Amino acid sequence: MGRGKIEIKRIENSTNRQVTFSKRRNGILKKAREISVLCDAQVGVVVFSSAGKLYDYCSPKTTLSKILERYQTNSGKILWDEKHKSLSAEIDRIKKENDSMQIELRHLQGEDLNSRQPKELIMIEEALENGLTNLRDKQMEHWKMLARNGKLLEEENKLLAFRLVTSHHQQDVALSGSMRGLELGYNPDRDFAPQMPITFRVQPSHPNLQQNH
Amino acid sequence: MGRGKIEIKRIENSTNRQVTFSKRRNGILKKAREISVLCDAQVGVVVFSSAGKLYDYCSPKTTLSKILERYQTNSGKILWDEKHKSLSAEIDRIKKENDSMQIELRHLQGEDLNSRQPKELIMIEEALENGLTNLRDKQMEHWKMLARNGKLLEEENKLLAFRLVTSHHQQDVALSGSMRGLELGYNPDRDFAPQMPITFRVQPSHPNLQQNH
DNA sequence: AGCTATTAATAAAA
DNA sequence: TTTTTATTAATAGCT
Repeated sequence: MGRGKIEIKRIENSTNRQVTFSKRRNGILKKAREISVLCDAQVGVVVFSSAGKLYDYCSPKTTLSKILERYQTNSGKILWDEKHKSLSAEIDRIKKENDSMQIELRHLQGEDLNSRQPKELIMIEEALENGLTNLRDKQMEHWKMLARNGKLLEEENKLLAFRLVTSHHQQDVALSGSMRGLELGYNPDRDFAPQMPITFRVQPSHPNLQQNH
Repeated sequence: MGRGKIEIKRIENSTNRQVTFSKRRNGILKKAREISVLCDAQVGVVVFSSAGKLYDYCSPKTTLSKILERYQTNSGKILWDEKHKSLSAEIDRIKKENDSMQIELRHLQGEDLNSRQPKELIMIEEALENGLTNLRDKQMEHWKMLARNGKLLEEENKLLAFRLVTSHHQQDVALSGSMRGLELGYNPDRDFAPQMPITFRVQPSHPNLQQNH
């Protein structure tokens, strides 16, 4: 269709190539428009010239997005761009992090341990004991601070109320544990001991740690 | 181009529409192929028939993915809005989950506790103690099982080796802790006690729980 | 960017 | 569907 037949191979003359591109590009976009109207088809066309200029067509009543989404469901091919790949990769990474934390937490709760090695159990136990040590140190600091501010009575009331509300749990264990250092004189700084609320002056009672029951 | 001129509007006769679709679809894909070869252009075409069947073309030496990525950079239009949003939302969700687990883990390590309420500290302490209880129960089960299988000597050797390798940590605390129940006769089932490795018959030594140092 | 001779696409029919 | 063929549409080479 032209003054002469042409071979379908790259047009070497840059001007001719540019002109032909322009004409044929219009042709394709027109054909796309026509088939979507005539045949009720959904068509998406994207064309880049060799110079990098962009032309596109998309059927009315839809969007390239929708067409491409349909393309993916239909063909099984994934068209995601780099951004999506990186988002997906990030999701995978975070999920893995998540899973391992989940496992760690469950281990620290003493669960899912059946397939663990004795060495691992020991390390978990150590972690728990360290945690308790650190926690109790923090609690001590807290009480010391409160004692200095003369606020122990207030706190005691709050905690008494809390114990009533949550009496279905063994709060006594926790409380006694938190204060065990005091009872045993662990902390050399005892100037606040006389102000220690009676609430916490209970007997240590963890069955695994003490034998008095 | 045909036996008669046609208007560009939907072909009502379904058979004709189907035939025309088939011919024009071939035409478009051929044109796409031709322009990409002749003019060195990058072309992507996606066509859905009204029946939902998919046909597509993509220039050689590239992929639809790449073309569409280029389309987005070039046009500024986002083709993956919906997926993009849902992926981002999922990332946010998982990150939050992640953060709260991170916090929980740090709490169980006795860290980041300065801004916590006394009640929270107590609940954390309780969680740690429960974890220890559960863990030690599991360990007891493990030892009992080993004792029944007469494998204690083997295990003891492994753990001795482990203690040597990791001697920079206070494994003694953990080991002693793990076996404290036995020492104190916590578990009434003692039929395995004679086989308990000497490795674990050490003195309880947690500084916060005992005052003998 | 227009023109037009010529080829290519395709509508209708088989 | 695909093929045939008459006809229209697209476009290559020129301006």
